[in-house]
Amino acid sequence: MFEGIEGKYNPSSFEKEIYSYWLENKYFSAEIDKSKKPFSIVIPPPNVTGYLHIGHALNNTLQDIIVRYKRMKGYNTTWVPGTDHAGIATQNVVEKFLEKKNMDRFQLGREKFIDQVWKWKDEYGSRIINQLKSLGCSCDWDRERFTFDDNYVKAVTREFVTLYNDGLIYKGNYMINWCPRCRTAISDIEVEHEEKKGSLWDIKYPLIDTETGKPGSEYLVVSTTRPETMLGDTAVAVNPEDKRYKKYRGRFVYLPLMKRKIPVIEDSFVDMEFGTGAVKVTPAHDPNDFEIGRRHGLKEINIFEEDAALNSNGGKYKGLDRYEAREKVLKDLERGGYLTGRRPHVSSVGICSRCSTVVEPRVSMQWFVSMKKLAGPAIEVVKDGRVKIIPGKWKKIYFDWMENIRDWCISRQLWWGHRIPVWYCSDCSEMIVSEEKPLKCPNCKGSSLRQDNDVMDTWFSSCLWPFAVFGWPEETKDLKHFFPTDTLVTAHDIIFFWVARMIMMSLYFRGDVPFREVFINPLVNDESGRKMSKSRGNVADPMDIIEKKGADVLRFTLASLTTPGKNLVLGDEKIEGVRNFANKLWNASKFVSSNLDENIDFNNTDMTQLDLNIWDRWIISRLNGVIREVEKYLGNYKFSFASKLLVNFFWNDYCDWYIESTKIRVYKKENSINRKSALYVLWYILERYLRVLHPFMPFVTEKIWQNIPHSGQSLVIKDFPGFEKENVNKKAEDEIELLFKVISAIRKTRSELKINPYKKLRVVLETGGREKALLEDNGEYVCSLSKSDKMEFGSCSGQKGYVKTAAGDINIYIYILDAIDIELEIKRIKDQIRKTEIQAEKSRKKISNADFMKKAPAGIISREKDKLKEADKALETLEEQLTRIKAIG
RNA sequence: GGGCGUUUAGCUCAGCUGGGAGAGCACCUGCCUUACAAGCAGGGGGUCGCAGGUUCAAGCCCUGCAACGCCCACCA
Repeated sequence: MFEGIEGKYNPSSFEKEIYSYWLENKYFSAEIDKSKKPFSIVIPPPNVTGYLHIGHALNNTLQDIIVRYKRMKGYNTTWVPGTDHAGIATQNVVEKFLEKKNMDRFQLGREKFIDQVWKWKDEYGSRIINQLKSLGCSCDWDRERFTFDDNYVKAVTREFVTLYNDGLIYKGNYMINWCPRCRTAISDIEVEHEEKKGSLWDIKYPLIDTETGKPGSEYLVVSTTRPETMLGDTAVAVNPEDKRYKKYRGRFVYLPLMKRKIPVIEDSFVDMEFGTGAVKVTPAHDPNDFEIGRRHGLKEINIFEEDAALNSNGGKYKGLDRYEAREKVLKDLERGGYLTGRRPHVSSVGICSRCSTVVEPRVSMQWFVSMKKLAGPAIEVVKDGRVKIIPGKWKKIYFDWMENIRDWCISRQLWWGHRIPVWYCSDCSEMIVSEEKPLKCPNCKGSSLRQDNDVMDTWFSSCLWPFAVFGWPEETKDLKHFFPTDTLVTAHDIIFFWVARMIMMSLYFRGDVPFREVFINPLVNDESGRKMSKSRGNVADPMDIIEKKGADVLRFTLASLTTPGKNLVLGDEKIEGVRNFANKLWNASKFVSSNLDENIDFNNTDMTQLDLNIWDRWIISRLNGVIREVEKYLGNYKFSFASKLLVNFFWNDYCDWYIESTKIRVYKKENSINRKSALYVLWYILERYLRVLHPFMPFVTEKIWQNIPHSGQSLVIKDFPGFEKENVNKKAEDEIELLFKVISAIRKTRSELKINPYKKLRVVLETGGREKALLEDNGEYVCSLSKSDKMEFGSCSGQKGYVKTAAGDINIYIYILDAIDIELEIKRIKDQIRKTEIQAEKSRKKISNADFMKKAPAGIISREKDKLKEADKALETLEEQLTRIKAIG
């Protein structure tokens, strides 16, 4: 299974096998271990009917990175996975399926329909779970939960009954949002608002003549965007301060079409400035009118059926759909001379977040949770930091919502969901709220009991997730050990739906926070910065990316784009870039593993017995620094910074410099301590780097790691390398930096002069002291990396055929007479002079500024002086060179 | 109507408590060098949205404006 790092990086050839290996060995399953610190995360449960979209891919990648990291750090780690029964969403999916067979749920009946949904769940419920596995998620599959498991039903029932008994759940006839397509009530936050262009119509309501009792010549004009609702009007309201209408106090108007007498009432809600200052009042179909209606004891006339067709209260319009009725009503009003005006008008209409149907406000009997009391403590724990929300900007949004929270309508007229645990006695209408199904009525002892037909909002069950998954309401060992959880990773669109409610319920039922940190992951946008959505057709399919490029590539791409607080833009080039990186990792590993000497016992080699050179000490020090930084960035959710660091270290430091430098030692086919040291460090860095990278790219790291010398069964359970003080080597880092500068200067000059890359040139360095010693020691490396023939020391100032460049204080002379284009060289020097002059001028200006010299800190001033000195010196040599090169030409 | 965010190279973005404008991609030049052309070496490119202000010094702080995006809100 683990054989061979060969050819190109081809993830599809090993990812599946590796995941199976992990599963077989149960590396993800946490047994409670009290000797270790627990670390737990609960997955935001995807809909059981769902499939993995790019948002899930991001969300779960980030969780997996955290979880894998913590597991390697030695925490007793569990990531509890599961799915949500997702009431409306799932019911809709199954209803659509039935539709295709020309059926609907009513034909099937409640029980058969629910059977059908379970069947659906059995068939498709594992889809998203398998997709999470393809992504590499290290979930604790033995703890997988479903929000409709028997145990979970107990939890939700306990929740309802407790809140009811504590007076926090009540039943009442109130205005709710009704989706005519889903045929259920939905909560306020399940309604989305969309600006729609429509019309504002003016309608004449004649006043009833007090003498004749019949419509007279006087009239009021009301404006409306929804003329059909007039059929349910029960009043016309004016502002009590409005002088224009004082005279109509106590009078009645004639409701056209319905031929009904309705009162003129006064209510300060009415805005005198808007329209005519007179408002039609439809208490059963408008939230404001509902309030007015209740204040004035108006009749609430419901004119709609459940599907928003007119009912018998709609008179002759009965049976028409609401929009057909609108047209008909307008026509009839016009014919009767009641329609006096029409203006274009933009208003925001509510649409069902599940099916995009325009919702209909409606008065109906529903169950509500009283939120104020629950919200208070939930605000506190975020204020005092017991729950940290990251990035912090979401806190404000959380507070705004929580402080203005409104009661939550939790009953749904659906069939798929947790049934409300309430029974009604058919004999005496007693209402029984109970966790267990009652056998007889406690009041009249009758046994004819009927359960409430409604089910509960899905979110009413999922807000128990962080403790229900561990077995609540039982006091299980898991619950005691793993709750509260540590981190929640989720998207901002469910802060209200889910995060806030989990905090409230957790505080209420457990007296503790559900999690200590919430990381709000970014949204995934497409290349043009637009939200990805199915309707726009701009969604990237993660499964497609996994198949074509590999899960590691998808994961790393997403992580590398995750900057807190910003949306993430996913494009093909980004994926390509990461694929290239994976390939680089593959190839470098191929190089290392194919050169490793079988006679070396890598796992038991004492580094102090080796002959480490400055390159070795440098790369060890660098890796050490990278580990520290990566851990820091993982701690504050800066995934993009961590990713960037990991790529840069590996590609630039390890591949471009370290591996290249070791080739001198590695290719010498001799059995020296020198070579052994190089091989050992090559391995040492790679092996540890793989561990650090593993949380990000679990598959390819495991694949490679298994193919190089290692100890242990799997990277999943290998320890994460820690920062080691003794490996910090500032001196080596500084010295290597100097070598880089020299090598780069030579390379640059060669490249600018278009010198053939194979042409080896003689190089003379002018320097002294420690620098000279360093360069001398590394002459072989500098020559090899800069394609120099020979490195000497001294000065060639004024000598013919040399071009001069510099690296810091070191003057570099390169003999180019037989390999050069003089014109190019002159141009190069002139460009250099121009740039340096600009720099020098900048510094000179600052230094000659008296204020600067007086007020700027000493460090800044001396740095500025140094800069000027350097620039002047550079100019001097450049000028000198220019004259010399001109002389050659 | 209220609130939030964004504006830096052709594109996507990074720039920590003010003190030398950065990366990746794209582009240009030269290289199929025995891990890698999915690569190597090198290079060009910016009025830091606009206008003021504070400061010796502003991409960063303050004020105003503009454009784009998002969220919230019961105005018929």
